[in-house]
Amino acid sequence: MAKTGSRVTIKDLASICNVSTATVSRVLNHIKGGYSGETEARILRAAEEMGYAPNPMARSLVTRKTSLVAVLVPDIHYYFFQEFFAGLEEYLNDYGYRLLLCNTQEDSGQEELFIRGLCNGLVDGIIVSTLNNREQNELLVELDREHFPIITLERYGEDLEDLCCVQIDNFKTGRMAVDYLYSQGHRRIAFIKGRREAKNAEIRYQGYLAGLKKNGLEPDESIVRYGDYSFASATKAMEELLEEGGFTALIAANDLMTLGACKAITKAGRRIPGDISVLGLDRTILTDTHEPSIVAIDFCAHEIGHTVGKCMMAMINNQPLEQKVILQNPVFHNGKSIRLIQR
Amino acid sequence: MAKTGSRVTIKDLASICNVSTATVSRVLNHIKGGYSGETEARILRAAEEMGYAPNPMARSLVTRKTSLVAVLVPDIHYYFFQEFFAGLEEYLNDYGYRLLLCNTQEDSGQEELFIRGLCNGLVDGIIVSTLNNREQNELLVELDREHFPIITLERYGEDLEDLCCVQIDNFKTGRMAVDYLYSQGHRRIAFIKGRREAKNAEIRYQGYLAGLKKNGLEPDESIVRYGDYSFASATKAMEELLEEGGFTALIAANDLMTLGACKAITKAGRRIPGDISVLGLDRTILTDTHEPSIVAIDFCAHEIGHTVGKCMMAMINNQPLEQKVILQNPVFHNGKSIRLIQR
DNA sequence: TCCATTTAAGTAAACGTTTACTCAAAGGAC
DNA sequence: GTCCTTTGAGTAAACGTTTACTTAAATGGA
Repeated sequence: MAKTGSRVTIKDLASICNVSTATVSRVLNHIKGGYSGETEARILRAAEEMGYAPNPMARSLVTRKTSLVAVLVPDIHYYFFQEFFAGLEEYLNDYGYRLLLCNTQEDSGQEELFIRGLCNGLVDGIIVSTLNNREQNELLVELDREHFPIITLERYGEDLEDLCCVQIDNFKTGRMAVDYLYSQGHRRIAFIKGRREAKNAEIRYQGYLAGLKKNGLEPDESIVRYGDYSFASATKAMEELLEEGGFTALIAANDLMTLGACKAITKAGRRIPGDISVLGLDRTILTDTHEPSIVAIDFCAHEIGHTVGKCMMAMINNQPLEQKVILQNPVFHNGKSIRLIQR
Repeated sequence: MAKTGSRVTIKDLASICNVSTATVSRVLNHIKGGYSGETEARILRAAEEMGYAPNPMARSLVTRKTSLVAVLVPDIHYYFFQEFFAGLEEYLNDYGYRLLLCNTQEDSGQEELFIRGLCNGLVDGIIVSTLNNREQNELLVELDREHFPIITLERYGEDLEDLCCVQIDNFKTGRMAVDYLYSQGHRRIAFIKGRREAKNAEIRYQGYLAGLKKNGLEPDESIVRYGDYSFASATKAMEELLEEGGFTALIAANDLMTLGACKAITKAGRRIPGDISVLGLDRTILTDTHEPSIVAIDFCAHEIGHTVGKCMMAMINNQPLEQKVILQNPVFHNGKSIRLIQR
């Protein structure tokens, strides 16, 4: 039976098989030529029998590749990331890559520490999905210039010019939401925005405004509120809106806020969708399992994970990154990757 | 400004400071003695100026420590893991450790591959939180015997004897659930179990039975159903139960099933908790945000993460593992770590 | 002053791989 | 038979650290 935590090295194999470590290495790495079929079989058999497993550190030291990719997230609790991780990990695993999880807890200092600690040989690439931060952008751009693979997810800013930025089409999302509700007969559509500092939240709102305009509706600030992406903030916002009145539908900028708003609506004795139609941006399991069922626009976190993984592997392998151009503009377009989920 | 993706090594520092690499290493690692204060300052300043960062691979190669811990989960989508990861990562980070995320997708073959690939130098320890699997247990025990740090979460089996097993007090959880509902006046309490193969699900059920007995209630198989921890399975189970009737309260074995059951109840026009009281085992954000609000027992995933992290650090540092004894029996006891959450 | 101890280093091996380079033997073309 | 090419290896350096061992100078005690 093969040993596990074994200390058997390439040298052991070499001496047992009466060959040099170079030959063993060539055989084990399936490098063409440099050994006969007989030698190959002998080495392979010995490796199998002794339960040889290469030491990743030693290998990495010379190849300068670690088969590790780090992903930085501001708060692991967002359900979006769960699906994102699944997709990302799935993709990377197919290439023998492993995922390093870094939860920065929205702490920008922590974040920079993470990045500096990781970029120096521990990982082959870093995926950054955190709040914007001017100073940090500099660091990212600098690393990118040194050809260290960096991919940002949902970051916005002119100073990120040369970076590979994977972005959700927040604008279209907001517009689609209005389109959908308009098509259902709604003419007065309230909106709960995301946090003030979040660029993507702002873009979703711009999409909403564009949607109104496109459908000939007048924007009305009195039925728009800020939230902070949290459940409670949306409940509060919705309570205010209900007092204000004058709308038949609501768009909430993320999943938690969608549920928070629903709570306020139900508490107020109004029915969904009878009295008020609710449409959530960002479909997750939270919106999936909600009763009454609600319509949500899917950002396809799992697919985004795949896409990011694909870009990362391309960058690591110095392959031309076709996606780059597309990704700098919003990645996910209508029919293909944004879908309306209605249960 | 400090360089980032830099290639500056300890040798560079040594030659610039006119010292040997040994001295640089000693200074940088704050090893007592072996250099003067002046030399120390000179080296530290040079390191700072040149933006030196140690190469983790080179270091790991000689120290045989990587500051990496892997965690294997069957399905990353369980919300429990999100809080667990947060707690675990938080704890490990304080010790300079990073978390490697391995989603095995319930594939036992995948799992073994992961473990074998990781244990040979990539990580300093592995946390296994996956379904039971006899053959795999052997591998785990073998690694443990070789003093490779292994911790299992929610695994059960006599063949795991010497392993460090962190377990939830599933039995007590089930019993407490009944106690609570009994105290609210319920005398007929239905139960939706977890998947047949899951040992912990069975234990929760045993706890439920014990709770009934303790309170002088007769168990009744007709108001017990199997689910598979999924939303849909509980909806289906609940539909059956509602047809059956004869109960005023329900316990569901996890968060998703709690919500699934609620859906069926609401759909059937019954009110929660007016007509049927629902108590969920495993409080997560899913149960937190549910309308109407439901009672749930908190497994304290975040704290479990901390505990597991603590055990792991102890094992890695060869410290006496006091927790071990406690952990082999259920870890989390009543007042301290299991709490009733009612919003 | 002499010896023992402490201080402040340096030397070099080791960790386990990969890989550029070398080299001898064999094979093939003529 | 000679020369060139291919095959099947081996040698040794390199990757960037850590660390056991050595060493020379300084310090201190008597």
